[in-house]
Amino acid sequence: MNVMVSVKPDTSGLTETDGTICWNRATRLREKGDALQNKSKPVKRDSIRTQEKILAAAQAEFARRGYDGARVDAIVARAKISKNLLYHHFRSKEDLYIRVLERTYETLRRRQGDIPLAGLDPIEAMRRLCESTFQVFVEEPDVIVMLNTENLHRGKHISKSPIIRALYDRLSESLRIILKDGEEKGVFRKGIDPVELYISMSGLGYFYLSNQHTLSLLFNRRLRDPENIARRQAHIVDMVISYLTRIPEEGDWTPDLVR
Amino acid sequence: MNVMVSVKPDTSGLTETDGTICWNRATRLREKGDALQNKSKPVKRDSIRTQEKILAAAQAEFARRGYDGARVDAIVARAKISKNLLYHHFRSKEDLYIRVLERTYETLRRRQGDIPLAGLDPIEAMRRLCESTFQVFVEEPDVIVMLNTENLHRGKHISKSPIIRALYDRLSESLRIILKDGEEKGVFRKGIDPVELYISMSGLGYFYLSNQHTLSLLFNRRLRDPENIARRQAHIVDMVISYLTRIPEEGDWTPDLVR
DNA sequence: TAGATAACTAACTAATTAGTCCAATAATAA
DNA sequence: TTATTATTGGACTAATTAGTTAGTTATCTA
Repeated sequence: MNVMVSVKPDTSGLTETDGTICWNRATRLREKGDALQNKSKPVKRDSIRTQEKILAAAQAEFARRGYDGARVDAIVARAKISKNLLYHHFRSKEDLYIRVLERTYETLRRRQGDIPLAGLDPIEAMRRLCESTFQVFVEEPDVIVMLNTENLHRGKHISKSPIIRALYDRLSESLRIILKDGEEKGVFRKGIDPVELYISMSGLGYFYLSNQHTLSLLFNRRLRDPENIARRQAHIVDMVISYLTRIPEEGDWTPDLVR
Repeated sequence: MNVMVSVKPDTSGLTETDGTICWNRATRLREKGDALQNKSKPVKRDSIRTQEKILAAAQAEFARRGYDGARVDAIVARAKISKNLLYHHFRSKEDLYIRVLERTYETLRRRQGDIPLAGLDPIEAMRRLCESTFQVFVEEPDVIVMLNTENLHRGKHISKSPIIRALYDRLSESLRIILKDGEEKGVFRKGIDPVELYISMSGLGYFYLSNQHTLSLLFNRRLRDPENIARRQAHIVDMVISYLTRIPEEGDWTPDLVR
């Protein structure tokens, strides 16, 4: 006869974010009561806004703990809605995760596609492309964890989604134009593989940020500090432009494609 | 001695609430003992080998699914031992994870520290360092997932461990020597930050591999294929050497440290 | 060689977690 | 007005999971 009576509400996942945990039930009920009495605050129904609230909460949770570490109850608490409502709008945790992942790629596409580069000389254009690629990762840290999580799961979810391809199409177009322009003007070397270049441009900043915690410990340097972020950005530009403007000669050190 | 001998964990007839419960354990185990005696199958006991078996199984599981996705039962199954034996040797899942993480850093240290570079000219030495840095990630893919997992948890575990610092000490020594040598011989530019350089050298390969699933989809290119791995390695060397050998001049494009 | 100790097993427990059922209320659109 | 949809709440379940208990056997040492 040991019937479990657990009255304690689960606040795990919320405790560290901010101090507004105690908001939940009591406050909500009180507000509901007030609304009934005063009619001053009619509870608006807006399924789209609610879904956005849920998606934002889910993104925060998935980006914080990864797919397996994320808790549906924590998402519900973050969004300040009832659990049923979440399942009213989304089929499952996995469904919700996929929606967040698609959102992530949309963010990436939007931010990487909106770079005005027309009319710039090739070096300046490439500099801007490098800087903005890095800035996207700096300003949207959730993107990195979402991509890491998806790669941990070996691209299982994203392979079903058509969104992903559109991302590269726009970016590769920019890249191709700049490379061709630079090549024709004789400032860039020939035969650059745009895929390798894109991966390098991204990887130089991505690794710095995605591994910032272990690297900060290893080097005893606070990699997130603004001056270090700025230094990193300059370094990335330096490296990429050095690569592009280096024109290998016969008998040079340049490695063979396959050794 | 005519009691049924069931080797599989049977659910039949055991949970019944009548008097036949006491059938089970003693009898079964006694019979097992008899069988062992008769067939003279001595089960060898070797705690160190067992612990290594557990650690190897745990590494495989953690590297496959991350900390939160990993299941203790799966580790037990991989190691082909009983669950309690795991807890006999390790305090908890987290304890086991930390041990695996330390092992990961030991692997990294061993492999990155054992590169013979003495007597080489600076460019050749740096080329070898780049190649071997990349090769470590190629050949030890578990390392990448372990580092990603640890960064997802914001370096919580590794910050307690002293192993990590020793890793960089040896590597940074190699790096410093080569850079100084190259600078004196006039083949490398001056004022290179070894930390930035190390992060770049690693990041160029790390991102390529850690995000290989999403990138492979994005570019429709099988990044794990040997020819692509070789191409990537050449590209990394090319980029790093281009950076090192580029000597910026006055009024050059080189970006300011802080813009 | 006795018996202590450490290596080992099967079965169990307590807690957690994704997801559901049922019953209700309130806003909104037809 | 009526039907629909958004929303809450609470209790519930079925499965899973980290960790434990109670027991057995090999090995080492006094």
